[in-house]
This record gives sequence, structure tokens and C-alpha cells, in this order.
Amino acid sequence: MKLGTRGRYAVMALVDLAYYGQGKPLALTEIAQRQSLPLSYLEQLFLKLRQKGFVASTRGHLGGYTLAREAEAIRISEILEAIGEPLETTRCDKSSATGCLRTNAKCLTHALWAGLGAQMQQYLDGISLADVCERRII
Amino acid sequence: MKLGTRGRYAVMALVDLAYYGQGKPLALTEIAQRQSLPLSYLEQLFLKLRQKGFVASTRGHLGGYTLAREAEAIRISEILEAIGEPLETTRCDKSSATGCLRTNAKCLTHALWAGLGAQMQQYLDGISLADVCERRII
DNA sequence: TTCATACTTGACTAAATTAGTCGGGAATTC
DNA sequence: GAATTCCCGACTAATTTAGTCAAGTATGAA
Repeated sequence: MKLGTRGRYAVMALVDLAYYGQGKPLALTEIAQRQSLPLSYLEQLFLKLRQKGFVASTRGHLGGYTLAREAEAIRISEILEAIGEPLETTRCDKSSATGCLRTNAKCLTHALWAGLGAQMQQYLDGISLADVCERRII
Repeated sequence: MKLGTRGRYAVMALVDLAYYGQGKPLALTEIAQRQSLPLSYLEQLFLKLRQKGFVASTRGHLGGYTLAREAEAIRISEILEAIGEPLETTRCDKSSATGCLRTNAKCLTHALWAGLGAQMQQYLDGISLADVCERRII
């Protein structure tokens, strides 16, 4: 159960954007350099972030990305979901038949994993981009 | 960020063992059938679980596995650790140089991921095998 | 205009991980 | 001695991850 680079990089980059880009467009190259992240990988991630309405882009010279929403209003959980880094603790979501509903013993563990997922979701729901920037993490 | 089959199956099997095997050895074939898990995969997992002292084995006819410790004393987090399903939210553990300590911006997210990891750990630390069997999950 | 900058997008790929399988052994009981 | 069951290592197919690469489009400045 490990966090991949997708989620990690996306949050790192958005935190950087919120922290250093005060309203003005910030080029991805700058973010990539400062955070030591591969540029073309970031481009992929920001494509999704733009499509989902987290950032806005300005093309051309002196262009870059800006936050499309306030840093206070962007929760970490949303970012992870947007770029396809799911918090998946169970496997029985899709179809009820193949899942864990065959015997009652199987379902004993279901509540456990669902609880873990809820725990994670709740934690990341409760933290905004601004919280991370201002070091308000518990 | 998803839970793999290793961790899921190991916990499912141990819950089954705690639930159905009341002191008497329970064969893996039985557990595998009841939980619909691949037998030879379970064998791998139980090898580790035995080596780490979670279960004891009895060979031969009417043999099988028993819990080596009380179900109340086995925490879910221990099981996951034993079989190599780590709760890895950060990547800067190993060496301080390659990690997140180069710029201060990087470290902004470190607290976040560390917090998430702590959250998960705490949750799974607080739940025992017995809790799962007796449906004492919140 | 022309050039440099920067976003846009899709296709592709190497490496790692996962989720197992397979085959043969060793111990124990009936 | 035969059936059962654990023991153990080697192997592998498929998936996922973590990117790279190439080509294009839009914009601002000189």
C-alpha cells in the first residue's frame, strides 16, 4: 500500500504553485526545476488538473499556470482523485457478485478495509492546499 | 494508493483461522476454499506468518495451522508488516540526501504524507484480529 | 515578422511490481 | 505405505508505473 509518484508529484507541484505563484502564471519548467520533477511527466498531470478545473493556463511567453480555485478551497483528496490516484482499499465495489458478498466470513474483513479507506479519505479531505503551504499539518 | 492482494488475503485467511479454527489445526485447503483464495499463494503467505510467529503449523493428516498468539493480541498492522505490505506514504526514509530535504518547499509536503501514514498506522494498530471476527469495527 | 517561450496532446516504452503457478520435497497420521 | 498437509524455491505472465519523445499550437517581445 504505497503512494505513487503521480499523486505525490501532483500535490508537490500544486503546493509549489500556491506557494510561489502569487496570482501570476508560473511556468511548469520553473516548478519542475525547483521540485526536481520530470517536466514532461508534470505536463501530463497538469493536463488533467486543468481539465478538472484546478488550474488555469496561459500560453506563450511569460505564460504558465495559475490556481483556478483558492488554495483554501482545494482539498488534497480532490487532487488525488483528479489525477487518478485512487484510495482503493476494497475490491468489491464494482459488482456485488464477484465481490465479498458470497460468504459471511468474507464480509468480516470488508468493514475493516472500508474503515481504513474512510480514515484516509477523511484525513485528506480535511487538509487544503493552503494548510500544506502554511504548515498547518498536525 | 491501493491495497494489494497480499495484505488482503493474509488478513482474510487469518480472520478465517481465528473464526473457524477454535484451537484445532485448520488446513490451508479449507481456508482457501472457504475464502476463494488460491492455495499456493496462501502457502507463501503462511510461510512468512509462521516464521514471524503469528501461526503455528501441524504437519500430516489432520494437520494445519493454528494461531500462535491470541486473536486479541494480533493487530492488523502487524500482519501487513509481516508479509511485506508496507504502508508507504513517503519516499525519503532511506537516505536523507536523495529525499525531500533539498529545498524547504519539498518538505512542505513531507508532513502531509507522514501524517497520512501515521493515520493509517494508528487505525490498523487499533484493530485486532478478534475485533474483526466479532465485528467490532467502527 | 520572427523567434523564443510555454502550454497541448497522443503515442510509446523500459522497468518494476503483482499475483500468482509449478514442481518437488518432508513430516505425520491412519 | 498411502493420503494428507505443510515446506520451499524457482519461475512467469500480466499489469502498472513512471516516465520519454515528438510534433503541434498559442502568445508576447524584439
